[in-house]
Amino acid sequence: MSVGRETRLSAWIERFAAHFAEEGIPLIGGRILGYLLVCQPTERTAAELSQELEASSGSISTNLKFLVNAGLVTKRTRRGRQAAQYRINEKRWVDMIQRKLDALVSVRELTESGMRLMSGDPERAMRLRTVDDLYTWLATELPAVWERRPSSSR
Amino acid sequence: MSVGRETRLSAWIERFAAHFAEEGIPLIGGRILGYLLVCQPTERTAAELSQELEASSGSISTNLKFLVNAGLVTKRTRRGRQAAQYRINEKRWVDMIQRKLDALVSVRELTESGMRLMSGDPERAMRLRTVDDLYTWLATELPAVWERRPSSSR
DNA sequence: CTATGGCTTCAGTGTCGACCGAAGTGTCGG
DNA sequence: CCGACACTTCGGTCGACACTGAAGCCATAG
Repeated sequence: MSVGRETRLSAWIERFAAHFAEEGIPLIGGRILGYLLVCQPTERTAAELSQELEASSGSISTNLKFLVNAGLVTKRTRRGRQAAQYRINEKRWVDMIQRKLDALVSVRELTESGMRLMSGDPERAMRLRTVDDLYTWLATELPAVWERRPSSSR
Repeated sequence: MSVGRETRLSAWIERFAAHFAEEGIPLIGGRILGYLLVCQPTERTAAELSQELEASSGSISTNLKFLVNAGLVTKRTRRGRQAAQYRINEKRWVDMIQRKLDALVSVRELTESGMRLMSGDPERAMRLRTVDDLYTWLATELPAVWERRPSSSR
């Protein structure tokens, strides 16, 4: 008795959501992302997501708002009293990754200001200096990598 | 009336801890890291940290255990009933950053298995493919950057 | 063996955030 | 103006986790 593709996709969505949950994204938000990445057709209404993912309308609403705001999901409204359609905006995924890398590099501002507080005491600054050097290196390398990205046209 | 260096360092430690708190490191753990990066002398006992950071002995113990386990802090024991000394292990900071980058890249395993589930339906796989391509690129570029790191001898 | 001191463990407390579902808001057709 | 529908907002609940402080554990000195 083999397992259907849709069943395996459900399991995949769940793993997908679990991964992002560890990074602080609400479970339901991660499920929406995973689902919208693979569903057919590509667009869904909030009500459909609520039923498909077995989440309350409130949770769907809150998370969709968050994802639309982050740019990862696009809302398409239609004339009449029709429900809005939501679809993944996979082109913006790169922005999310950039934000993560920026957050990593931003520690450098902290280490720099710490180094300034230490000026005049090189001995004491040694430990911080090791860390500061590391972040300084990251801050010069990572943006350079980003430039080399295929179609970094935006 | 100017502010003393130690006072400003306290404020810096607090900002330092606040930054890592956003990344999921307990506030007290972040304070320990910041403090051990700049304190003079460089080594402290658990009791001293408890007093200096105004945290309970239990919290200090739990967080030191976590930090020692992560490799960021080194425990030095001494003969006699003397308290153990803790100091920052700034050389291991690079490991922490590597772990972060690895976590970022590891999403690729998810997108890959998702792509496999989609094989035979290129149309439907298009959205996931965009994301998968991005992580595949990251997975090839980031380790290469890491190799170029000054004294990546480890 | 006993007392001392230092760290660890653990039960209890408080806070925070995700989630639910019902009530509310807004919009459109009739 | 009213009814229907879709989404949003909000109070309430639940679980997770950081933190505390006291009790427990272990090693050492005497």
